[in-house]
Amino acid sequence: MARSTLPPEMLALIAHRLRALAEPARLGILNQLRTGERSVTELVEVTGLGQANVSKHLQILLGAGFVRRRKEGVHSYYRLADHDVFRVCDIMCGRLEAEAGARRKLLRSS
Amino acid sequence: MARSTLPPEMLALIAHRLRALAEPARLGILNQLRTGERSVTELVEVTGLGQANVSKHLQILLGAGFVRRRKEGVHSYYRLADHDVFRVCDIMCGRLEAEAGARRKLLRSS
DNA sequence: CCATTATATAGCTATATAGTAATATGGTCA
DNA sequence: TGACCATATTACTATATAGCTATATAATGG
Repeated sequence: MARSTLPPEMLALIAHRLRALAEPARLGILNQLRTGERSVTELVEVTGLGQANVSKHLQILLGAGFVRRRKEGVHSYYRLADHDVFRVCDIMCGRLEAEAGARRKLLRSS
Repeated sequence: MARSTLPPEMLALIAHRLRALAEPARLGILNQLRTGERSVTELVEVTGLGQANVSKHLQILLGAGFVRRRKEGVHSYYRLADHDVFRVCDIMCGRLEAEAGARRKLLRSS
């Protein structure tokens, strides 16, 4: 899986996918989906975002393949496509903890 | 390491870090640093980007903690802080391959 | 000191996009 | 059919930022 080098087109694709994740509102939506599928209205209620805004974020996440949609009558239920998102979040959280640790160490030694 | 839930402040921090990665030019710079440290001029040559542009990207990567800097005389040498970036890229590459596979499958069955 | 080179920053323009209000689309039920 | 709901889309504004040019900062050699 590990690549020695990444061609420009691949970098562009990766960047495009990451861009879909690099938004607090979208991460919040994905975080809500962690416990199961939700309708748009439910996501509006639980996130406090506007309906149009949630819908737009969901289209972006859908386009980037991070969520899947199931239509049932008048409702659209969204669910996580997989858990890659949280693997990425865990890596970032690890970074944040490392940074916090480094800061503590710096403070103690000063 | 896995979290059951992520508080809003953490989501904002994660999004901010991801944003630093979600740019083809910056991924390209990081990709170049994969084989070792490089000066700004070297990065300008190898990426084909403008000097001011490279410098700005490097400040962003430095601020987000993805690279470290070593100053020697009139030069600034940048190197990767760690390899988390490529773990993230690998996850995204895996997604891209899965998507390509799904597309192929779809085409074949149609 | 001055010229030169390397890096960083400031100011600018063009583009992308988050958020909102209004509207469109489409299903459901009386 | 027509009223009502959930969702999607459009049009707009405000903000962020990639990339550029010009300039500032800083080290080094003459």
